[in-house]
Amino acid sequence: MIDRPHARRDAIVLAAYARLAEHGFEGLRTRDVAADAGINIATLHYHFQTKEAVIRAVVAQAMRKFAATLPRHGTPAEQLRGHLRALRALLREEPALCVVLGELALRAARDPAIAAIVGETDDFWHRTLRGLVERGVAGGCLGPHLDPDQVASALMAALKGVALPTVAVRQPERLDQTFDQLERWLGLVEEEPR
Amino acid sequence: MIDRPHARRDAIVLAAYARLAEHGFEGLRTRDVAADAGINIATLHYHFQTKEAVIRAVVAQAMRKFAATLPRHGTPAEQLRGHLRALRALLREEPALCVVLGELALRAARDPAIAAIVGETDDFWHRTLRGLVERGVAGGCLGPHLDPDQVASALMAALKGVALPTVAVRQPERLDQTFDQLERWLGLVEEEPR
Amino acid sequence: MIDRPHARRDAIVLAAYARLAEHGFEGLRTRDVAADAGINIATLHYHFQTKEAVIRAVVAQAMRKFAATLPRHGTPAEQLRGHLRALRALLREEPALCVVLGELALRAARDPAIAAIVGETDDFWHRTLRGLVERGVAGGCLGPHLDPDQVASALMAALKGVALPTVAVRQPERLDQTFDQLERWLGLVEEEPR
Amino acid sequence: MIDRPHARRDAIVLAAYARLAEHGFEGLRTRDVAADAGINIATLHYHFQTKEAVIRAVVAQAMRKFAATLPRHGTPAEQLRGHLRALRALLREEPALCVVLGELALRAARDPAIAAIVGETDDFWHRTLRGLVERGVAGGCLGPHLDPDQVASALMAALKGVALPTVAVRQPERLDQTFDQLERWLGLVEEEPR
DNA sequence: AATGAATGAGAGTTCATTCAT
DNA sequence: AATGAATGAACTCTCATTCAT
Repeated sequence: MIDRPHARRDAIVLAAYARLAEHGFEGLRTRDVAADAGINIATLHYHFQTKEAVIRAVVAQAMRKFAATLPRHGTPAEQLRGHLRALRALLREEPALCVVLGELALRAARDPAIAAIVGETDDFWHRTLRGLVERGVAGGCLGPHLDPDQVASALMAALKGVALPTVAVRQPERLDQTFDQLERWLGLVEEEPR
Repeated sequence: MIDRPHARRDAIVLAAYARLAEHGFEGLRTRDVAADAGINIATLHYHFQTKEAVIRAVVAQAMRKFAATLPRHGTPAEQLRGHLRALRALLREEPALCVVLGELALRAARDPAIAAIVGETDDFWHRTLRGLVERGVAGGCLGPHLDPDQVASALMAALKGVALPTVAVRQPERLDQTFDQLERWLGLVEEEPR
Repeated sequence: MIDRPHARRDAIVLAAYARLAEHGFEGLRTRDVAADAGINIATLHYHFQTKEAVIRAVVAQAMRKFAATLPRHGTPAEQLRGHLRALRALLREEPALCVVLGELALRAARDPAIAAIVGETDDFWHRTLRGLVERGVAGGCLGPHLDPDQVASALMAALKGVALPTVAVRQPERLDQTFDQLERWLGLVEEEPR
Repeated sequence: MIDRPHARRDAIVLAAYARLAEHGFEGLRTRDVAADAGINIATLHYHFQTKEAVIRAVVAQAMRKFAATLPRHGTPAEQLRGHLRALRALLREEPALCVVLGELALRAARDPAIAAIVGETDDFWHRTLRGLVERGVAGGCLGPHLDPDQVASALMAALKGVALPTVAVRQPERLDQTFDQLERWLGLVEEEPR
């Protein structure tokens, strides 16, 4: 890796992300993060003033990864389908993200700084989904009778729930079952007679 | 309070439950629990050998509260509806439970002892829901075309997701939206033309 | 065991003696002593006001066991021989006493109360040995050229040293070698040409 | 004090050695050691991971001090005499060592790690003494009729016994009497008519 | 005579943070 | 830009002792 200006910072954030995924906030130690990043604990504090600062950087990183699953073009149905598929793949390929997002969801309840960041992403996600459903229903590519707000909320709930490590990491078959059922409920797959 | 045999133990568990809800495992301190219970830290260790033992008692308590929402009689549709209503009420009235269940879901990923307890409840929940859907479809009181396994998984995911404190505690309107949408998807409400 | 007035006290002292032998003062816990004696910790404190009081009783017990090896009649040589044989047998049969005496010797350096008790027995031992050597030399049954004070001191040193658990418990062959050599040096065995 | 690389470590070991001598394992507190060394308790744990690690360093130190009394050249009689004189001087000048060695002898009975270290030194000591006696008898500079194994064992026992703090620290006159008698028994002094 | 429950003081250890170099 | 050394505060857990019953 060439020496980019922020190589050290990135290494720290990466290590903290991995540590957070493996041990949770409860077991997140700056010393371990520094060791994983191959630096001294004092060096970590040279790049980040406090542990909280490291955490904020990790949060930003996690939000970025999640946001990448939100598609930007195509018909509403295509976008919804694309989003679900990207998310399903992400959860399967990067279980660490499941843990980190779960930890953040819980910490947001106690930490306004994190609540702000997570809340913003959450709201954007909700608006996006609602918009897609609205336009999907209007355009006829989604079934009628769908209340966009309710669908967006229920969809987000299901996606958050399936991302919990108890499900995503320990019971991958339920991950698929959930995603399949969500696509069916949304009318994204042609219903075959069974 | 009259002197029941386990009054002290119960007080400790109650205090630990509240502390866990408010500060997470990350901020759970035996001294604070003892203080909240109005006792000395040594007294806490007289009743519970270790912090882990306290936690186990809290887990049992949380599982009991959740299990109480599983209904035991009625038609499948009635049981499903009853379960959802009981859960919706519980989450609204006891936000602490949301946090505790979330913490447990995350800790289960790292702590086999908790994973075992949580996993057992989880499996029982899944079997129960799947059974209800099966019988509901067979009896005609639920729409056809429902794969019991998929529905159970998706339903559980949505319920877990909606219980996350970011949703249940901070956005109660989405809690209702989600529950309404779930009832609609399950065909538990008569679809009115809109 | 019939209910003698001090049965409980004796059981406590016995348990404390065994615990002291096995774990030293460092690992002597009143709770364990009480448990071994089959009673509650509070009951122990009913019979002995403090831990120190228990220890004093153990010390007395140990001193009594040691003093029983000092013979009371016979010629000086017989008494010396008898003392050495009794002590050799005691150390071999009751390794616990080795540890307890060693612990007391060390604690005496810090604890005046124990120093007083141990010192008294020590001085009595020294006077006894010195007297035996004096009379033995005078009576001709011990070799001449022996300074009673020096012999008594050297003899006690050797006996204390051989009683240390590192020797008595872990290297029983050196115990015999030492006792044999001491008898030879004192002229208590006929020197055979070798 | 100039800043040698291990100055802090040495200061800690020194303080622990002194504390152990004064209060025994029973009263050895890391906080006191740190205070005596003029550092924070956390600093102690920066240099030594655990209390046990500090103890190991103290043991090594004590063994080194003792081993320095074993002479390396001269006739067997000279070496024996030299060893006894060096030991006599050491015990008189450094009473702390008496206590520490006594504590170690007792702890060895319970702690395999210490037993290994102490046992090794002990065996080396025994082999050395036995060799000296063997060669002394063969060369005629020690009296005949001496069984090297027995003499070595008895000598070690006497030296250990005389080093016990009850003797060495509280009754220095008996220390001299013992050493004088040992030299006489070994035939290291010319027997004068008395 | 005996005990379950309680406690103050203190044990070893850990952690985020700081500072001189 | 980096680090070895240091620290205050806090952690879980232990222990001899007490007290109401």
